[in-house]
Amino acid sequence: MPRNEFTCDCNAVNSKLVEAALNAMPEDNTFDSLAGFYKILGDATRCKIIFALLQSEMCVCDLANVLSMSKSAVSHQLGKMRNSGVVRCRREGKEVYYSLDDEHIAEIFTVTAEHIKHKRSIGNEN
Amino acid sequence: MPRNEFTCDCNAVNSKLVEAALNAMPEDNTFDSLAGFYKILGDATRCKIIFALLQSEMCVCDLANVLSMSKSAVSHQLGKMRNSGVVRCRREGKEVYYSLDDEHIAEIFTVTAEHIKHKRSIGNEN
DNA sequence: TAGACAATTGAATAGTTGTTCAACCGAAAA
DNA sequence: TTTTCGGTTGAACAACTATTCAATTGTCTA
Repeated sequence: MPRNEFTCDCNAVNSKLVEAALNAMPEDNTFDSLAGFYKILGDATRCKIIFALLQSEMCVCDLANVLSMSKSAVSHQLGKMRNSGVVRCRREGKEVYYSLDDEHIAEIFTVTAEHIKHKRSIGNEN
Repeated sequence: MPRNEFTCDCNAVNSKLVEAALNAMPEDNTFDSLAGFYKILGDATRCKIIFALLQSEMCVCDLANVLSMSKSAVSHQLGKMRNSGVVRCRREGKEVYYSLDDEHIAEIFTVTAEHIKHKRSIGNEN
């Protein structure tokens, strides 16, 4: 007996639902952008950098001290964040100052932090 | 000549700023939770799952068909999302139905999608 | 009870990613 | 010009992660 017309290794249980979802799905590269953005935020080092920059613009050296990391490690991360449009930089003499590129970043970051805090306090209730 | 009192391999440029940032820094595990949450969203497959579940509850088989992936691959991802509190599931006979665990997920997800769309349209202006 | 099917799980593998190290670039000072 | 110092970059390595495959669990039905 033939399987259904879908591409998976099993029969769809609710094919109407599956078709509707398929029609609503954006293109793959939309999800790649979205996942790529979250991937940048998905690292504790980069989260710390964002938190620090939430307070004020800082040069690489300052950030390295705040994070207790080498300049090189911090610079590598800043490079990725720059390429993703999360931070912006400007040179002033020998120093390069970094800041958040977009106010949305701050909003998304703080909303999520609230969410996490909320989830945690639920987890601690029992 | 001794370096400054900080832990990095260089002199802090603005030590007042560094100290202030250090004092404001939450504990490491706060950043681990935050990064851990973003890490879950930082994968195109999981973003697609969230998008699909945004529309309606679905069983593993339906999701596999929507994503054109094996049930096993989808189930592995759902397992991680379950452990992170992003999705919830309920069994109904042979099927296991998944849905988003928390309305905040939907909010964070859609806000970010808007942000990405906005960033992109800026990028396309030139 | 045996068979069918949805779903889960562990091991294996290929691909990705974060940090280190060393070399290098750019701007300011000697 | 040469030195110094902040910052960047590429290669290498270790740690992690997503998918596949095979075996297993749980539920319904014949």
